[in-house]
Amino acid sequence: MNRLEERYLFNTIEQKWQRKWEEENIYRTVEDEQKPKYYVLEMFPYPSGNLHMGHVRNYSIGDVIARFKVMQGYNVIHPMGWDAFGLPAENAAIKRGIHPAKWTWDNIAKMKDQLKSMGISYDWEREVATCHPDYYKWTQWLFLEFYKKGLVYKKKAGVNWCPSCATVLANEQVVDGKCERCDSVVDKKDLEQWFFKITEYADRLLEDLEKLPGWPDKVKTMQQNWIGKSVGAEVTFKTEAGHDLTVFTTRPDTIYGVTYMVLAPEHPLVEELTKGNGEADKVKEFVRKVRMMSNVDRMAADMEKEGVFTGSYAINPLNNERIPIFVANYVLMEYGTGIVMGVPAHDQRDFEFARKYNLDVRVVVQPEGEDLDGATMTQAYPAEGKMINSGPFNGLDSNEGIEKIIAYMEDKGIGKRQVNYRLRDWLISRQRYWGVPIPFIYCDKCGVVPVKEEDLPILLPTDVEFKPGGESPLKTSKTFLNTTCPECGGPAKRETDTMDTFVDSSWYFLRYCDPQNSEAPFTKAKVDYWMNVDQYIGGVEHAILHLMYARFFTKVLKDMGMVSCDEPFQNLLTQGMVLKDGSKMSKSKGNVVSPEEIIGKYGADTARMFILFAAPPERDLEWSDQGVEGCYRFLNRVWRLVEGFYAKVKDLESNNQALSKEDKELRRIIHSTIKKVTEDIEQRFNFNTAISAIMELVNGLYHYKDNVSENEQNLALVKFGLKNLVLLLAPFAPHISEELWANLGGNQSVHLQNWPEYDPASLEMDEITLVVQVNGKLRDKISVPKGISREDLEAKVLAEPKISKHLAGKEVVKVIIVPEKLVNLVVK
RNA sequence: GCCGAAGUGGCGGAAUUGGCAGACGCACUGGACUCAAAAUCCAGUGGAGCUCAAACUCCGUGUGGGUUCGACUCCCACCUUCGGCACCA
Repeated sequence: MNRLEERYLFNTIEQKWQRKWEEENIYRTVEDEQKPKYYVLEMFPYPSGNLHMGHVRNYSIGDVIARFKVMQGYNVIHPMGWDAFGLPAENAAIKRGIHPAKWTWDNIAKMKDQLKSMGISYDWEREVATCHPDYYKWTQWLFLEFYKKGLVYKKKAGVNWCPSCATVLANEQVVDGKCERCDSVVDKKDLEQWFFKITEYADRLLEDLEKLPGWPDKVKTMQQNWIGKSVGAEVTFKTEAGHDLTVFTTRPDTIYGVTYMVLAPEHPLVEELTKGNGEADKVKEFVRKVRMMSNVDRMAADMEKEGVFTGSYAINPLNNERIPIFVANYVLMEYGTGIVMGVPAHDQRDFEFARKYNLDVRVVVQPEGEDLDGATMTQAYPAEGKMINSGPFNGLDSNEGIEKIIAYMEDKGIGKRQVNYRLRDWLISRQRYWGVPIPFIYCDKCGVVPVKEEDLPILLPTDVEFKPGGESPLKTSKTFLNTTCPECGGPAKRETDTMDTFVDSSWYFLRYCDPQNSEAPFTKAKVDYWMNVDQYIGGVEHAILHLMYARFFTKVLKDMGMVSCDEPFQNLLTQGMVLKDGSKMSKSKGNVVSPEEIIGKYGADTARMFILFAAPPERDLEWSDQGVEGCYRFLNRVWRLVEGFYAKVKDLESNNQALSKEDKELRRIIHSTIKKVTEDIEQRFNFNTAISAIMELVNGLYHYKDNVSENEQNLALVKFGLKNLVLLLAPFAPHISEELWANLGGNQSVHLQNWPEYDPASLEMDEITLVVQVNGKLRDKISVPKGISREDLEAKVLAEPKISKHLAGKEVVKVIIVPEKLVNLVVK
């Protein structure tokens, strides 16, 4: 090899090694029972056509972990693919007349190039794209399997409609009453839609969060809140006219305190209850008013509670009292039964409502040591206490009362134990083109019929029109729409709705295990070998949506016997955002830094180093052009260090002669860097401190170089230091490490080397620096031989002039010694 | 309103189990190299006081209290910022 160029030519180096890695296929993985497996996964991107810094951060983190685990001897699977269906492709079609398929595939090609320029260790043979028929065939197949299991159904429901996207949205996709994607205010519409019965798995989704100690608590709490489990009872009140009014309550112990009932304005019984009495018009007007309000206004926290009397009465099944029935804006049709029993004394909302409309406030749970009076209370008392005014249940502790009253009601057939969830079933149909067609057919004779398995995939047609704001483009395709019924063979029409793209991403991590299978979505053996994902990395914005849907899919597939794991992601790392000038990079703010530009100017290794060095992964990261320069400078510094030595050390073998003080110090730094970097990657994912340790090693090597002569023994130690430096740097800056490794004489890729191990004996120092404190204040630092006795140490400390001057005229009452760390003298 | 996270130099951040606050980097300052600059290398760099200088002393991790020989770290109260949920009966 000739060495004409001493400068760090990142561009040449990076391209050279990327080509070589690809030619030699070094990141290809196959199942291997001899090695422990490790599955590293980064959330796959939507192919927008442009890599942004968030991607760079996500994939840099994943790549460090993947490369590190490979060097540690794991059989690592590290795949990448494309979450390729979705609305932007359709919008591009409308705006620019490009077909969504072409737009998407072009973007994939572009982004794949950008990803490759980062030098990430992906096994590209496992690449999947959710918009490819080979993939969505199996999404359709799974949909039909879910249908067979009774987990898919169609119903008319009040759903969220985004007028701008011209499609329905799942509950989870509505944020503050607005469309998550485009920020338009979402309407309510009554439409026939397809649902997944995710509520059937609510309990398991909740309970199994306990099986995920490797997830951030934040994410688990968010899922917990979203599922929103409440334990209580369902109680049926009868109206005087004989209608059943069933309510859900978490506080059956307060049932003697019910002084009114409330229905949601949308409740179908409202009309019945007002029929023929004098309140009908007033109620109608009220309901109209409430329904006119936008979702956003109705969800505002400070909205005044309002209601009207229906003119009807109900009977409390426990004490047979006659109580008025209201309609009010604070009761939601979507939760529970849409009817609430009003207990003003023990529920703050009911209290506010009762005071406004002069309804009775009756205390039935008395806190200890207090004597609440319904007439004078200024707020509800929602906590526990002793039951009063509750007939046979008087005197019971309210918690006990809950159980007793439920038992009583179950006995009398007026109520039962009931669990309620905030979680709704997952609405998955979308009135859009660029998604997976829902494999169902409408036949006048046979009804709604599933497509036969052998007819999959139902391909997206190409003869469609894209018009702004129109209905589903699929309806414009003649070839698609008309078909024959799989049951009777008669003429029939296809379903034109497509699936929510979150369906696609709910199983892609399984497909990676067996990406080319044409017989099934995957084989169990392969999935069982690779799953679970050992480390999943992505943005916290997916805390609820994607992560819960993927958990749901995994559980269903387990019940179907298709996989063995019941949780897909063992460990989850939620990375922070990349900020510029304190806010998220966005086109509208004009603060976007393009990865392509940075890689072009400094190289991928520098970009990766900076993004890993600037902050620990979970935290938001402030972009700094000067910080990037610093990392570039550091890589140059490494380059010059190794280049300055490699010719001299290349053929040296390390030897073990007597070491000088400087030698021992350098050796100690080398080993402690190995220890620190290993632990920082493995235990904490604190890549920033790992990199700073590597920087210290480089500083240590420069320092050594300046202070010793270049004899063979010293050079051998330098070589040892350089080799370890390059090995430790390899997961972070893979290209420069590969080049330097080759220059140091390595004839196989640095990324296939064993991760270095440190020698604990080399970390030991003969002399230890101890901190000496007087009354907890730092007064001196002393150097003592290792293993000094307590007595000798105390004597030495007391003899130090800096110490003794603080002891003058005082008495030492206590000496605290933390071995090998500190001495603290307590004086009076 | 409820739940959660965070608050440390001029800046990004470090301090892993209650034991040297400010590692590492950026920025800045001085020096070396150079005709000069860039690059590079070396050194300094929390604040205040004192000093020719060194040494030394005091203050200092959002605020106020507490526990402890010792607190960025633990406890209590509060302030600010960010994120999630928000009539969920």
